[in-house]
Amino acid sequence: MPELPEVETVRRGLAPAMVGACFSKVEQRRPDLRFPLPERFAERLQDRCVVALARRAKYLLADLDDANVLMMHLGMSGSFRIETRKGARQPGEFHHPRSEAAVHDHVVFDMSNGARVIYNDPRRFGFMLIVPRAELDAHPLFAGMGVEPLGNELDGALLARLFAGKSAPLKAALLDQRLIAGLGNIYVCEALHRAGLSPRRAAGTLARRNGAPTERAHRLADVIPQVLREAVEAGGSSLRDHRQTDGTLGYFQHRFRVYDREGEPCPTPGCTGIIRRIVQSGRSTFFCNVCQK
DNA sequence: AAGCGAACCTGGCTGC
DNA sequence: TGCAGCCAGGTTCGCT
Repeated sequence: MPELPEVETVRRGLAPAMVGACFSKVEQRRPDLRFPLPERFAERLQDRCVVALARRAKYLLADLDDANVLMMHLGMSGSFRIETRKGARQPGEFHHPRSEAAVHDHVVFDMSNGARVIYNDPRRFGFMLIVPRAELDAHPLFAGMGVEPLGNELDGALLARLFAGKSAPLKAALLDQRLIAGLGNIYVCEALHRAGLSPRRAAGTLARRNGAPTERAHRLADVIPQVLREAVEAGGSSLRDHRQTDGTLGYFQHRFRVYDREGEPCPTPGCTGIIRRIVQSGRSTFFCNVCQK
């Protein structure tokens, strides 16, 4: 489910409920998600306070006041929602349909400020770990992680270097978290369409030519942060699971140009193409084979 | 060694 | 209505 914009939306939603607050009660309702939860998970969080809530790629990182970090990944179907413990549901309050899926509420954080933060994950591809702050960068999940696509490092020259010599399709290279960390299936499709590049093109064709990064590499480096920022502003994309932490839907899905739009006319001005769906390394790719070359 | 398909797990939708 | 089959926003493993 969640790619970088959805995780960033969740981070922004959780911050007011968690940053500066402490865990007054932690309830772990099953032993494992994708991995077993850490030993003595609830006990280790009890009375700890959240100093900051950050995001790296698709990870949420809660800095704790004991020099540990609570790492959280939402997998495909993970989501957080916030409920207020004090007082009953207000008359006329928005009804959250997902509260009926409470069977998949796996972790519940009761915070010292009265907020209840609930982690729900039907498919359980998400996970939570507790890692000493000092060991975070060397952690197996973080060592070798690629560049942050909203950071300053991403430009045409870097893309040219990352993709040099790669025969894999551009689609696969962009999904490779060891190169760029945070893109997923939706935003890769959207970025490639905006850049006018075919998902089937070999990644290596964006490498340097005659000593200079290609025009294509520059175009791609320009549109990646552009599409991600627009999606964050829209609260992410809500297809099935993703909602903001207050239950409202993201709305970037209405701005998709190609994702899940098989058979529709290509939105590129003047283009006569029809959006096609193909499968690349087991995942759906949506693109226009007229204007994406 | 890189690159690809399968696996992990559940639910929702489609079509017979 | 029922049920089989396919698909899903991520990541890792194992095979070639």
